[in-house]
Amino acid sequence: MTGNRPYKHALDRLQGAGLRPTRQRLGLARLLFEGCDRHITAEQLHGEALAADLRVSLATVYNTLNQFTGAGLLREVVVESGKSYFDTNVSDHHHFFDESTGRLEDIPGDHLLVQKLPAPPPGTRIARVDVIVRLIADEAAE
Amino acid sequence: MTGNRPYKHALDRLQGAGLRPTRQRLGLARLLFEGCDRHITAEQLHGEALAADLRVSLATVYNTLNQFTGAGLLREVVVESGKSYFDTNVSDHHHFFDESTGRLEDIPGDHLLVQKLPAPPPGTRIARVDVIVRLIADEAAE
DNA sequence: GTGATTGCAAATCTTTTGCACTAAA
DNA sequence: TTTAGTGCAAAAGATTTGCAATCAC
Repeated sequence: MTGNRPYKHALDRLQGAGLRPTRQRLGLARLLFEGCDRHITAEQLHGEALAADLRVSLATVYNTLNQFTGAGLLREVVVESGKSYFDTNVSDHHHFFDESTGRLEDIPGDHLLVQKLPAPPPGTRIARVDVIVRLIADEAAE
Repeated sequence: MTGNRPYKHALDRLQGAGLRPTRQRLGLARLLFEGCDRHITAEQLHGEALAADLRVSLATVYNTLNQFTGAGLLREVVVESGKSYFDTNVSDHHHFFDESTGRLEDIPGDHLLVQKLPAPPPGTRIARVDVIVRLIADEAAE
């Protein structure tokens, strides 16, 4: 659990984003960007940080997630009012959201196609298209 | 501002949904379902109710919106964490969301096509597909 | 050193809840 | 009556903010 290869990786990301590499930011970056892509809430990340002996306050976790998102290192996914998920995968893709479990899962960008998109209203342009495929438990057959 | 034709309309909707037609529910239903489709927050609807001389508490507005949503009279649209919009249009359609103004606008169901939808994970089925086309102000040219 | 960052606790904001009161059937 | 619905104020979550202490450069 205590530091090795990917340390550099996290450091690079922070520096590339112009964020001063503090102990807290480095630790959180390592939790977020080591391993595979993930969807995480502030509360969850805070729990992981504490479990990994990284002393960091919940407020700092929130601030850091927002800074990372602003820097393009993370993407915020809104599926339920009153709760934010942060996605370490910032490439073009969409999501399954299981309403019964609260689980969020990626749909690769090329596995879903949005067509016939209407022109944006005057004075605006499209920033992003978010597709949420909402799932519910499949009770028995059909 | 004081009652005429669409009164019946609101009453029918409530009775059809098995909701007792109280003064507050009738008043809110009229504000919601008279006129064209709309996207509204609890806070906004409460403001409209007060402006229309309908004495109703914010708590009741929240409860009523949730009951209406449960009954299929409304649909909840989540675009920003920590704020819920309710859509009086419950037919199949999607949304533009202007991030600078917070404005939500319908995209008719047949003006946007989602294709190549992957199969839902085992044990689940698709409840709904939500597409949010996020807009930002178009600054000058290209 | 100096300004950016952090921690803490308090503040904010939206939404829900408990309970006595009121109104619909 | 009898039960569902309402209002109020308090509670509950999630997130943010103010400010003194701390850390990176």
